[in-house]
Amino acid sequence: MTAGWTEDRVGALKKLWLEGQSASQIAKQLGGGVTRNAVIGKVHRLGLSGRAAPSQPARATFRPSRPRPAAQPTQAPSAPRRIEAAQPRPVVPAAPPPAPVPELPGTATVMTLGAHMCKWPIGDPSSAEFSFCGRRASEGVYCVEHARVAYQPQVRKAGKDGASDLARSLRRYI
DNA sequence: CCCTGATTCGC
DNA sequence: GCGAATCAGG
Repeated sequence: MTAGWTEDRVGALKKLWLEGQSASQIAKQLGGGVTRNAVIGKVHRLGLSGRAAPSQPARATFRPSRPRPAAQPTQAPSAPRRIEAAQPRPVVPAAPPPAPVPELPGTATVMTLGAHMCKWPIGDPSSAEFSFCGRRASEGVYCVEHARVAYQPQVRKAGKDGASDLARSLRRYI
């Protein structure tokens, strides 16, 4: 009996994931024979793939596809797969130096970025001009404005619940 | 070899 | 929708 993803478990998953827990850690805590693969799979289905603070920078690679050993029965031209990564992810500075809080966006550097400042990247990371938004982080590690962009879950179907259960459940855990 | 997340695809 | 298998990397 694979405990399906109940509201409870999904809520816990979101919470732990956004807290920065690794997939395997979350899988252990959820118990119920859930594997890290299951967690990751669910996370992706929920559209939470892009996290602000991954445990390790385990991302920067691209796999063209998966050449399984078994022959494949072909799959037609196949739908266009997304080739680009999700939203721009900030490089976690992990450096909380007590610095004056800039008011204007894009003025926080890796040196001045505080723990509760919006970590939305501004500009080219390889450029000397690179900076972070720096405004007060409210939703996760982003300010309200950028959180909306960063945490775009899915296109919800309007019509029924006006208040989207996702947004509601997220608020309860953040 | 441990770990990380990402992706594909059979179910 | 789910998650094992697989991949790619630290």
